[in-house]
Formats: sequence, C-alpha cells, structure tokens
Amino acid sequence: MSETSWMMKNEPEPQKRAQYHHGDLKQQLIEATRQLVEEKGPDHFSVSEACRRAGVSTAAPYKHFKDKGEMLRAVALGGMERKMEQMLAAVEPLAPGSIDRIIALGRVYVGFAIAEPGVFRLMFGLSEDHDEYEDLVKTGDTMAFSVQQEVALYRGSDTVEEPDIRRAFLLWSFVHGVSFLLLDGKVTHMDMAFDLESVLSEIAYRVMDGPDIPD
Amino acid sequence: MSETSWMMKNEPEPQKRAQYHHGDLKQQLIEATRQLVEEKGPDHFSVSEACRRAGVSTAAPYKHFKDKGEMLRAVALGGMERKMEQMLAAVEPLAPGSIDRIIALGRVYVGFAIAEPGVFRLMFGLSEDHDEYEDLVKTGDTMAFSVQQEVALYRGSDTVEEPDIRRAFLLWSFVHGVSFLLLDGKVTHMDMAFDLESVLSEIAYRVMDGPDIPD
DNA sequence: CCTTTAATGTTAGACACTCTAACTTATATG
DNA sequence: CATATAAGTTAGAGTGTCTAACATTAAAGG
Repeated sequence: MSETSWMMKNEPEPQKRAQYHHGDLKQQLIEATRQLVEEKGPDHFSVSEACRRAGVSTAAPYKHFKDKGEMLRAVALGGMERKMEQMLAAVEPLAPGSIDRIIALGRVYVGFAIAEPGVFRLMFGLSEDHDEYEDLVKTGDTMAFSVQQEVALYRGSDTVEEPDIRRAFLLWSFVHGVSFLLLDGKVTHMDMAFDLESVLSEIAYRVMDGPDIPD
Repeated sequence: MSETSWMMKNEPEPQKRAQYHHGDLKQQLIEATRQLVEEKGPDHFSVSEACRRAGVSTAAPYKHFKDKGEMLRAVALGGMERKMEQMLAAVEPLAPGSIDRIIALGRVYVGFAIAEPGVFRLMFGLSEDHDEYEDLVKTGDTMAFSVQQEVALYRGSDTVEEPDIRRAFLLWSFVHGVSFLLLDGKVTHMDMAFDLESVLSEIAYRVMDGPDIPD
C-alpha cells in the first residue's frame, strides 16, 4: 500500500515540480493561502498571489475550490481543528475537575490568537458571509461543547447543566475578548506589564467560583 | 455667520444635486460607506458602489481620501465617537460610584455591536493595517481611560490605580468577547434563551467585587 | 466686476484581481 | 491500447482601485 504506481516516477518532489499535474495542488494552495493570510492579513489575501507562490496559473485553484471564499474557509477550518487539538492535548495530562484544566483551555485559546493572528482573525471574521460554512459552525459547536463539559467536570458532574452553559459562555467571552484586545494592541495602551498567566487565573477563578449562575 | 454666500444659490439641496460641486461630497461619501459597510459587511465594500450611491464618478473620492482604506477608517472613527458619546450619555444620569454605571457601560458596548455590526467589525478588524490610524488609536485610548476612571470611581477614588486598570481590562475583555460571540451567532448555539441584562450584571459583579487584583 | 487661483469635479486608461470558457495533457481504467 | 476523466493551461470578460490630464465652479484680490 506504500508505493502506488505514480510514486514510481523518477522525481516525486525534489525541489520544483516541472510536472503538469503535481498531485498535491489543493493542499499546497491551502498552505500558501494560510501563509499569506498570516503575512498580509485576511483582507489583503489574493488568489493570484497564492497561485504565484504555488507556481501555477491563476485559473488552477478553480479546479479545487468554488471561489476565493472557499479557499479562505479551508484555512479557517484548518485553524479550528488545530486549535481543537491543542486544547485537547493541553487538558489531557491534567487532573480531571481541577481548575488547571479550565486555565489550560484559556491559555490555548489566547495562545493560538497570538501565534496565528491572521488565521484567528479569519476564523471569526468569516461569519458575516452567512453562506455555506457549515463545517466551520460544526467545529465551533464541538469546541463549545468541550468547554461546557469541562465546566461540568469541575463541578464534579458528567452531564452539562444550564449553569454550566452559562459559565462556559462567560469563560469563552472572556478569553475571546482578551485575545482580540491583545491582537489589536490595546493591552499595550492599557497596561504594558500585563501578565497573561495571572489574567487567565483571574478569569477562571472569578467565573468558576462564586454562586451558581441563575437562569 | 449663518448665511455664507454659497448658501444663497437658488437650490441648495432639494432632491438631486445637478451641480458640479455639491459642497458636501466628503460627508456624503462617508455616509454611503457607512451604509454599505452595514449592508454588505466591511469586506464586501467597494469604492465604486459608494460613488454610485453618492452620484459621482469613481475618481471623485480621491480628492478627499488618500485611498479606500482612508474611507473605511473615517467610518470606523465615526463609530468610535458615536459609541463614546453613547457611553457618556448612559453614565451621566446615574449615581457616581454605583455598579449601575459599570453595567451601563457594558450595555452600550454590546448594544452598539448589535445595532451596528458592520461598523463594529470594521472598528476592530482594521487594526491589522498598522499604518496611519492614529486618531483611531487615540479615541480608543480615551475610551479605555474612561472605563478606568469609572472603575476607580466605584472604589470611591478619583485617581486611577493599578488594580483599577486591571479590572477595567477584565471588564473590557468581557464585553468585547460577548459582543463578538453575539455577532458570530455563537450564542444561539450555546444558549438560545440568554438574557443580556443578566450577563452584564454577572460580569460587573464578578469583576468589580472580590479581592483586589494583585500586581 | 473681472481675473486669477485653487478646490473639486470629470473622463480616459493602466493595472490587478476574480472567475469562466475552451483547450491541453496526464492518469486511470476497461 | 483506447478512451474517459482529472487537473492543468491560455485567453479574455467583467469589476475594482487609483492616477493623470482636463473641466468647471467657488473664493479672493485688485
């Protein structure tokens, strides 16, 4: 199953592909798009430039994507999945029900925004398009549910109740807001010496402790 | 000072301006831009369409704005100022030092995001441009300082201290996050029956009460 | 008034971008 | 081997941004 016939051709992927078909264009275009979104920001991305970077004509992408938006959506979806993985990985080694798991989730969230600001912006700026971004929504819902489960776990329960949903919403709003304010450079103006870790703790304790959130 | 000579012309602004100069193009372009940003979203705005709406040629805007970005920035700035006014107006009739003032600030913040989602998105999506958006930053700083003052006032002080800045940051993050999650329709998926007022109270109490935020 | 000057508009067009149509080449399959 | 299909190509239509050169009006000074 390892060597399929097309792999047998003399030069699979040495440096440049001088082949007509290079068998991997879709992924390469997504990667080029991701890079450009990161370099120039989601607004200044152009299909043409991605084509230049992938070394194909400007018409090539339309064999793989419906339009420009679908390319961007693919990148956004990739970002969601990456973030989701990071969240699961960060939580996994920690004691179930501990506040550290809540904090870890927030750390990943904000960390992702800092590490990949372009993709982060893209993920949350795309929603205005309203059309066919189903998988985006689905992945988003999965993430939301994970947070809710984590909150319920902290309470010592396996099932998500109404107050858990409320706390999860507050948590999410918080880290989401912090992420955006960081990206927009507002923090520099509010307080230079702001320590992210302490903010995350503040958030977690203030939301998770205290009385039940009423309906 | 009321009637300048050019006002004397027979028809100032009846319905259509058949005049070559219509004396007010800049403001009209800004208004057209604002409308389009609201209707189609900041991403799908085009200068051409704004020109069509204002009834001028596509080259006309460049006598008043350096480029497309400057038109959008003008709209964003207008939004900031409008929001600032609303915040001041909302706080003014309330008892100084009361928690209601904190809540009122948040209500305006989120309310603006709901009322003008396009402009709201624009205001916070523009920061990636890095270049000459000085007045944007200045207005933003003014707003940040207002919130800090309000927090200090709640504590009973007239001067802003370090913990006030921290609380202000948390408050801001919170309402900012709530605004974005609302715009992106995440709330619908998390909890349909979420009452904004109760969320705002939750936020205010959780941030403003409790121990001093350490440095 | 009348002339000049600057502000503010217009048309024409260069250049970039998105996307489609028609054609070409390679791959996969019977 | 023949042929259908997948995945590239070039050509070009249509839209959009922005500049340059020109046209018209308003403002200001003699």
